Amino acid sequence: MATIRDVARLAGVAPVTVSRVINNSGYISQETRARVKAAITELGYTPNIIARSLRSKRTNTLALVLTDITNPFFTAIARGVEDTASDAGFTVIYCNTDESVDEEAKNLQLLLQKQVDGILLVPARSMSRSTELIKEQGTPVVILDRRVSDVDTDVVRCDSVEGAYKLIKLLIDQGHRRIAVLSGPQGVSTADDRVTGYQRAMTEAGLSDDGLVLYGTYTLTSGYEMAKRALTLSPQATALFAANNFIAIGALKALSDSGLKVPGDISLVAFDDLPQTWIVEPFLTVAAQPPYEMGCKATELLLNRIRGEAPSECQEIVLPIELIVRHSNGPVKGSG
Amino acid sequence: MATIRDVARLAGVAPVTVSRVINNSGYISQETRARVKAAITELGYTPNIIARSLRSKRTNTLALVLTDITNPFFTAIARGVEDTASDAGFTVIYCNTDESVDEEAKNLQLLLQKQVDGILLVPARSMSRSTELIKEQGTPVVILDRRVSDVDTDVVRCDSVEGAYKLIKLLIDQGHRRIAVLSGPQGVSTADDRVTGYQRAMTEAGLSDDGLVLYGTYTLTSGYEMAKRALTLSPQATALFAANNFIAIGALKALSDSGLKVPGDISLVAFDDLPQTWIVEPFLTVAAQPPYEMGCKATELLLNRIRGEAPSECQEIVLPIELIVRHSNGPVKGSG
DNA sequence: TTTTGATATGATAACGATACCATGGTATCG
DNA sequence: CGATACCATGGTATCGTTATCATATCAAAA
Repeated sequence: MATIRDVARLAGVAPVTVSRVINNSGYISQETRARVKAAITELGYTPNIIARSLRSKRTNTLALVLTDITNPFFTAIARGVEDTASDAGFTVIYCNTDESVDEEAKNLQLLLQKQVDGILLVPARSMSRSTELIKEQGTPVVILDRRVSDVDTDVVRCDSVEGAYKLIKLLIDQGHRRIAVLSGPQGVSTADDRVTGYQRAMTEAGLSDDGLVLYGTYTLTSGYEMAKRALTLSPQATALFAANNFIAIGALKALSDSGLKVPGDISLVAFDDLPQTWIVEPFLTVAAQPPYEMGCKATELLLNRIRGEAPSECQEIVLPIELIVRHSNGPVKGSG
Repeated sequence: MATIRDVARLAGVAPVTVSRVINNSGYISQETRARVKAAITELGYTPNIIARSLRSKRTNTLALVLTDITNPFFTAIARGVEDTASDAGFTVIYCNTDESVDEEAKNLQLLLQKQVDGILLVPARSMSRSTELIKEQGTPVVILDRRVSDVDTDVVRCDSVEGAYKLIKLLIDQGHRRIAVLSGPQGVSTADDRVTGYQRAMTEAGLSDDGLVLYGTYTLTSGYEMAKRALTLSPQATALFAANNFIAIGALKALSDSGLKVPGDISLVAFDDLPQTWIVEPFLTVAAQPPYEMGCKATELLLNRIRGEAPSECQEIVLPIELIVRHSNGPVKGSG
């Protein structure tokens, strides 16, 4: 591999001059620039990015730390991140934490060591030292999808409280009185917020009942189990609210296994839409977040921070949630 | 940030000695090791990975170049890759090429500049200089999912010919005579192979007809269009074979828009299963590849190559395809 | 006693780029 | 005509490690 020194020698200039040509910095006469460029192509020279990073302290690399890339919600985010980053000449390292704070900490430590220029984080829990640790290092962070407590950071997310509120309102308006929530883990802001939105709607209608709130994880199996448990409630719930897409699918399986038809026997609404590419006949009524846009926006914000172009106060970008009413909910049976 | 020099000074040793402690290399007495470790923790020292890479020529980074992470088949591969890589202390950079040879070349060039230790590549086309370029640099590559012509490389894939053959055989055994293929792009090995498998089965049954082979891209819209075109064939096709998951979903939409019931009016089989997490009621008969395992296996092979532990000849690992017969196909109507 | 080899540490020189400072020429301006 | 600012280039140090070679000790082998 040719080095900058080889190019310099061939072009009859100093290495610094070659560096200036490559980086379009400082002053260079037209002829020198041409000569250097010729030498570069003749030698097939490409700069050693690692050496550059060592000196310049910039790596042109972002990190994307999320819980599970297998969840299409996060997949879409990842795609938005990569598209935006790559347009700006940045590459993206991704890591899965599987909602584990330990995994998250381990990954973040490695990423900080790798001196990524910025981090996009879907935090495993609202409370954790992770964000502080990153900030201590002076690495810019943007929190994605979830809120964290006590730390000043840029955040790009949707309004889970409002989304949940709208979904539950819809059910209440259709006559439902016993609505169970199949929630995510306590301590995860989206899960907590969706329960809050649920409770607000229920309380407004004078229907509040803590026994109707089930906590689990954002997984298929947990959704299945919670749905099964929900069916044992008494008096019976006439509608279920799944706090994310995986929980919804698990719940659907459970309902189907129990011989219940949706929405005939029971209504089901959920957070997160399934990607259009996936579903032949979408029928779930959902509060849909725009994950691709979230990824793009978060990356733009992060890049601005890295470039020092963002205003110094932290920004919280809350993207709109779309309520998509389809066929998984209906008027409650005995309500008419 | 503390450097290795600071640690050395505090521990009263030379930087090399600290390096030896960190890397568990060479000889170190127990007491020196203890003293160095103490100094490390006291200063909160973490090695500068970039400086290390510059000197050692190793980055502990892999690159995953695929067409579109949004396709769950590739998402699952990505998860397998990351799990395996991260266990070995490697991080993963990912890029999307969208089946474009230009994008692929651009990405690969950047990745080589970043001096990734190895590359996992889902090549956009069977023929391209990409693989050669990588090999010229001496960077290990493993080709994933697809074959490439003329280049000696490690490959991890499934047998598309056989998978397609089995699917078509199944249809023929059910009495279908007019079976159309909705294929991917010509020049992509999986697309070509699936057509080959199709043709082999058809020819064996004396049913070969080139008019039944439609080429498109591995996308929803292309699947939709090809299905619409397939419906205009005369005599009419009684079964369709979608060459991947996206094409299948697009085709399903097209059939539904045309008022056709599957499998009542027409049969449909496809390559690639939809992830269990996605489908409430799986009904597509498919040839299922194991993407997660493909990602793991490919990464293991790549890591072995990097460590110089793999046998020098190229390996081609062909993982088994599972034929999952469900409810999207049935006996042809007028055949009884 | 001498040789050998394992053990333990250090000095020095890279790796390949950029930051920073210095130098000299030329054009502009009051 | 000297001061000033812009242009164009170069020298040197340095980023923080590790590769390589050198040195020294000590016990076991010959």
